[in-house]
Amino acid sequence: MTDDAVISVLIVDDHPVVRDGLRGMFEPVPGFTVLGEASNGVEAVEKAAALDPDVILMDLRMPGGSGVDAIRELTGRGARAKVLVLTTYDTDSDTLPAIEAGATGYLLKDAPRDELFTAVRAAAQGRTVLSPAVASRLVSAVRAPASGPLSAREREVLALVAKGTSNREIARELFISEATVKTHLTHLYAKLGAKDRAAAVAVAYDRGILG
Amino acid sequence: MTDDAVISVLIVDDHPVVRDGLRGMFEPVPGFTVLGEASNGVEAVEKAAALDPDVILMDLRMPGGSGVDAIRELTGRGARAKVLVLTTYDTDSDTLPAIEAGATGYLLKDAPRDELFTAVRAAAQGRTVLSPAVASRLVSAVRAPASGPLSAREREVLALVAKGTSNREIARELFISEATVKTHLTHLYAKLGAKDRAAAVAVAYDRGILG
DNA sequence: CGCGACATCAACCGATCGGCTGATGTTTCC
DNA sequence: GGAAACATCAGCCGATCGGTTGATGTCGCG
Repeated sequence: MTDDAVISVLIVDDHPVVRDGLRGMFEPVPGFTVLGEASNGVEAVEKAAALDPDVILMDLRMPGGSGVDAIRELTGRGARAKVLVLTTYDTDSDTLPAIEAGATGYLLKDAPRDELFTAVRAAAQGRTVLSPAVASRLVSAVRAPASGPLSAREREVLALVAKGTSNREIARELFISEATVKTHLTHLYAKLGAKDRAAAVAVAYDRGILG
Repeated sequence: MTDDAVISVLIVDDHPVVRDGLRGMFEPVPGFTVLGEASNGVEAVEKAAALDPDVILMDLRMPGGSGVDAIRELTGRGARAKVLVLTTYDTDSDTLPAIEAGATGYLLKDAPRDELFTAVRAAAQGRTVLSPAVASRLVSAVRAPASGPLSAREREVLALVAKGTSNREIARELFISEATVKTHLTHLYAKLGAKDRAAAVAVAYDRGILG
């Protein structure tokens, strides 16, 4: 952005209620202008090109063009706009992908108004803003290399998980204790970046570890 | 088998303890002969061809050649032997596949000795023997066509499950109650033949519903 | 117009999971 | 000879899941 005191904003969310709420929140405040709204990722990319906003407030999960894809598209074509992800839950599994895709910040919708304003100003200047929960997740993601191949034992456990086997059954199947099974699971969750066994199975399929 | 009073048996299990236990159980009883043992599916197929037993007592989960594959192989090549699956848990997710593959019976290892003897004699005559738990699962599997395409809503829920989303989050994401999410899940578990969300994700990937 | 498939919701319950902290022993590799 | 990765185990806890039963409303097909 330039030295302009006014920061132009594009609102992207599939819920009209949320869009209205955000618009109502920013419109009356000096220093902000709402250029427009979009209800999905595809529309977001179009409007961003047409309106050239300073900051894009973006929800992630939307029907018809996910937010992460939109971010990737925008940064890919070297858009000037900074993307500030505004999501409902910190547990959202798209957190890291969104940041990897090029989001400048990541906030929860229940953040106080002032925090939102501050965040948008910070984003407009290219500074990163993260909600505490997201920040802590990031550091742990860095602390643990996250990726890395699964060990043989972990793959065994995962294969059984994919068959709907309970931890107790896996334990007996592999002649180890349930505690050990849980340890293996915790480790492979970290390695796969998965939150639970279902997500772990999905990631494993995506990466060709299973199936 | 013929009119011989003696029924020849092949024992297949990866646990030496179990093999010994079964051998010790059948050897001393008039009317049974233990022809040999195998510790995995591949070996089972080889020994079955070499020894030509009347009945094969087979565990399902084994390292190096699963029991189900072995059964499929045996029936595929028109083997004379009847396969009686002997597994530890009734919750074993391979139950139906094993029976589909051609197993003559399905028993739990904690079955009383006499029940085991009876089952082997029955299997030798080609009669089906199922443990109560397995039997009841079968009827429910028949009662519900099991298969069938997922509804659009069910696919939506499943996709979120694959991302590690909790039921509560899915509920808010889709603007429905948690109860409804659980209902959808219960339905799609039945349709996919999965026991839990992890297994459902795996089946979905296998069938190309996800990924 | 009834039947079946689908979507929605409720309340309850036991079983299971996942997180946490901390520990021990082995192997492997530099 | 120590660091690093791996495998093993324990106990505690709150959160979540899955099963069950039952109910309501909608839609389309014959």
